[in-house]
Amino acid sequence: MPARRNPAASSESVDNYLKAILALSGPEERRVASTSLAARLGVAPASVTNMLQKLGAAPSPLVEYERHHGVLLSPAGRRRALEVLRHHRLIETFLYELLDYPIEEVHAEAERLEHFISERFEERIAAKLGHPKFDPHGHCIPAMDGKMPKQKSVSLTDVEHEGAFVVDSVSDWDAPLLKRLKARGIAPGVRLRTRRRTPDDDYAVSLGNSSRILHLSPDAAGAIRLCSVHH
Amino acid sequence: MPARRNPAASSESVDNYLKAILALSGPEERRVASTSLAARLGVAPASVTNMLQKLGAAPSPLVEYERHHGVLLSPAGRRRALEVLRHHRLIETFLYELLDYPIEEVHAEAERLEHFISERFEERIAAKLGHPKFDPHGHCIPAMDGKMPKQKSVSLTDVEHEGAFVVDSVSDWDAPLLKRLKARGIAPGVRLRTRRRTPDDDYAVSLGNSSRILHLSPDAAGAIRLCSVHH
DNA sequence: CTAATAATTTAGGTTCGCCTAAATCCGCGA
DNA sequence: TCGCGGATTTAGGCGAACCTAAATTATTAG
Repeated sequence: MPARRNPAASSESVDNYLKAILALSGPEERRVASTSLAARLGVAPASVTNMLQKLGAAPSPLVEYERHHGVLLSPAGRRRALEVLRHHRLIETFLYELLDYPIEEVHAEAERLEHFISERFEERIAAKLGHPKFDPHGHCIPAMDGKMPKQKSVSLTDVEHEGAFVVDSVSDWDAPLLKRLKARGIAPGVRLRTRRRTPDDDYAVSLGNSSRILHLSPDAAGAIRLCSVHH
Repeated sequence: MPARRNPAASSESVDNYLKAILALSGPEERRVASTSLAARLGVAPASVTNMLQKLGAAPSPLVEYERHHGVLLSPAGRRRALEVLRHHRLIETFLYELLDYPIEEVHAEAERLEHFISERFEERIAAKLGHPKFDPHGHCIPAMDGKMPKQKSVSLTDVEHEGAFVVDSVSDWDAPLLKRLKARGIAPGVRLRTRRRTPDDDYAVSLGNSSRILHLSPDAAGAIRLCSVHH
C-alpha cells in the first residue's frame, strides 16, 4: 500500500501557513482571518480555507479553526512555527555574520533554507554564533524550548508626536523597501527622532544628531519598529 | 492565466533524476536504462518513463531520450547535474570543515540542501573553504564552469606504499567476498589507509581514523578500487 | 430590520510526481 | 523463425497544493 503520510505532517507549505499565522496573530494571539493569510502568503483565499480545514481536522491538529471565525495556532502548531522562526533567524544571523552576506539578501535565502535544515545544522550554527539572541534585523531569536521574550516596541506609524527612539527592527518582508531604508540610513540600532505628524500620511524623522529631515511613506513607516530612549 | 511554468524547469525531483543519470552513465556517458534509474531513485519504473518523457520533450530538453533505448543527458542537463553535484560536494565539505559534522552525517544533509542554496551561498562557502577541489570523501568537486577532472581509480593490488584513499568501488562479481568485505567495513566511500607492502601477498590497511590493521588476501585486494585523497 | 457589500466557503479543475495493473516491445534460445 | 520472459511503456488513479467561479454567510449602513 502506498504509505500515505499524516495529512498534517510538516511540509514547506504547511510551515509557511504556520509562520504566517504566528506573525499575524501578534503577541496577544488574536484569531487570524483567512483573507489576511491569503494576502500574506500570496495565494487565493479559497486555498487558505482548504489548507486550514486540513490542518484543523488532522488527528493532531496544528491549528484551531472554526468556519468564518478565523484560525489560531494549536500548541503543536505554535511549537512548529517557533521552530521554523528560530531556523529563519539563526540562518539570517549565520549568513550575515559568518558568510558576510549583504543584509538585504539574508531574508530570501533564509526563507528557503529554514524548511530543510536538520536539528544538527541548527545546533551547530547556533554554537558557532555563540547562541545569539537577536538576528541581524534586531529580531529576537526564539530559544530552543520555543520561549521568546516579548519584544515591546512600537511601530513608527503609532507614533504621533516628537520623540527620541532607537530603531529596533525593520521588517524584512519587503526586500527592496529594506534596501531603500538602509540606503537612507535606517537600520536596527540607529537613533531616530520623530517629528509631530501634521499631514496624516507623511512620516517625518531625522537620524542621529543630524537635523536633516527624512520623509517616509506609510508603507516604510509601517515596516519600522522603535524602542523609546527615555530614562 | 495561471502562470504555468516550463515543464522541464528544475525541481528537486528533476535534479535527482539528472544526478542519477550522471552517476549511472559513468565517465564514458553510456545510455542509462530506466530500470537502473528506478532502482537508484527508489521509484517505480513507470514513474521513470513518465519523467524522462517530460524531460526529453520539453522546449529545451534536459535529456536525450528514446523509447526502449535508455537516456542520456543533454548538454543543458549535464550542466545542471554538475551544478547540483558541485552544490552537494561543497556543502559536504562545508559541513565537515566548518561546522564539524561527523563524516557520516554530511551526505544526508547535503542531499537535502543541494537543491535550495543560491549562487551566492555556493560562492560564499566555496570562498570560505578556499575553493576546495575535493570533498571529505575524496570526491572531486566540479568547477563552476562544469568541468571536472576525471577521477582515475587504482586497484588496491597496484598500491605498494602508504597512502590515504577512498574506496571507490568493490567488485560485485563475487558476492560472498563483497559481503565479507562489507562486514569488515570496506565499502564504497570508506576512507582507507594503506601500509607499505612487505610480504608480497599481504595487503595491510586500516579504516577511517582507526589504527587497527586489517589484513587482506590478494583476491580481496584485487576486488577493491581506490581513489587517492587529496585533502 | 433589511439589504447591500465584504468575507468566506464550496465546487470543480489543474499540475506535479508518484503508484498499480495491463499492454507492448525486444532480444535470445530452441 | 517463433515465442518467451524481462524490460519498458501505456492507461488510469491518487494526494498535495494551488486556481477560478459560484454559492453562502457575516456585517454593516440605511
